[in-house]
Amino acid sequence: MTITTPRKRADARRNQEALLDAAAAAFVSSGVDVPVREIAAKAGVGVGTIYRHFPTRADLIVAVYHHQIEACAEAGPALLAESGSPHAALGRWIDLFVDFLVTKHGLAEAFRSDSSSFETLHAHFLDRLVPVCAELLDAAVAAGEIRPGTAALELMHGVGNLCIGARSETYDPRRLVALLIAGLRNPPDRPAAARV
Amino acid sequence: MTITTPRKRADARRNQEALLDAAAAAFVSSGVDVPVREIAAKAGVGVGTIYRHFPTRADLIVAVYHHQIEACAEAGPALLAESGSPHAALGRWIDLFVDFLVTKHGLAEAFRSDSSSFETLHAHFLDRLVPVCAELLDAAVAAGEIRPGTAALELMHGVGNLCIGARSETYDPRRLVALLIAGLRNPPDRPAAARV
DNA sequence: GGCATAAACGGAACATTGTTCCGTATAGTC
DNA sequence: GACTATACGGAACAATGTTCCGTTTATGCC
Repeated sequence: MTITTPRKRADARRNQEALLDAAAAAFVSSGVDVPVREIAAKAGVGVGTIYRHFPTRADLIVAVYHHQIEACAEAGPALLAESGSPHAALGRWIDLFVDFLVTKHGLAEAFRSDSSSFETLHAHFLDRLVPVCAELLDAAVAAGEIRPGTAALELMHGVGNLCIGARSETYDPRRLVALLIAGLRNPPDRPAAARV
Repeated sequence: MTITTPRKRADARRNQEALLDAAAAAFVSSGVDVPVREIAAKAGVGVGTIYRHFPTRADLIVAVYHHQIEACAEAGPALLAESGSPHAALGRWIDLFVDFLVTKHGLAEAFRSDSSSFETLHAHFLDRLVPVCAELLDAAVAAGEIRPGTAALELMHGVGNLCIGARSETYDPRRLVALLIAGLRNPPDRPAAARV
């Protein structure tokens, strides 16, 4: 990102920073659905400025959580290397993903949304996380721990959906996610060389 | 529930009928999130009339799908009686529930919503369907087919969540729901401690 | 420093949708 | 036919996303 020819104006860069900070704070206090006006006010800019820097809400979300998404993506291979079994690594990685989703009000809802405003979010998750999930799935299949035939995208879609509505005292997605992962396991009647 | 003393005015009953018909049609063509004005226009009434008859959107949804919800509830005991095993009955009943949800655009989304407007929907599902699910779960636990510890409400919440975003060509909740149900199984030859 | 210009800004204005409210119309009754 | 409780209609208000354009300003050049 060198400072080449088309350098942005200083105020533009300053406002973009302010917007990211304001959005991060607003997301924490009011969820990722926080009204645009509120973010603009917190950042001390007009709404037009938000739309100029981040054409869709998804762009803003992706920018705010970029680091955390990267960290999650990079944790995949690490877990695979250090965990006893691919299936255990998959389970732990999914836990990371679930933690990421449930600690951000409304992110799971946004992730599943098929509204066009969230295309960027979908695309980014697809680019960074689905391949990681696929790697873990493949390893577990190769080790004979789980049955083949489940696509990474499908699994992540399901996990994302299960995380919707977390935060309500009466619903903890982690148990259900664990059931889902357990459901992947090879049935014991099938002779498989896998023994944990 | 007969038409006793406080009989409603004829035009009121007529409008309620018209609203139910219009809403049913609108739900099919535009999902249960269809704008209120659209339903009112289709029924040939003003929006005020909708709110008078159905204070919240959930009331309208419940009224429109009342028969189907009843049918689903009544199918539970029947399946339990005729199926080979409680777990099979549970699986088939969940399939019915999934079918019900995915054939109504947006119903799964509404079901999971914790917005106060949907309290009636929640309440009705809780009253009619959760006990049925609990009965099936208990029977399967008693038969030793699944592990105990999963609440009916939790399971239905999860299944409902998995059904969000169906209709998109690329996502079929049935496979994931099947995984979830499979995850409940209590493998007879594997001690519970082997779980990850 | 002063100036020209392209870049960026701000927020009014418009669009969509839910919800309320009250003046008006009318079904049922005597 | 008149009276009244009931019901109706739709204007009006509120919340929110999105666009648009007149105004401001940072930057490069003299």
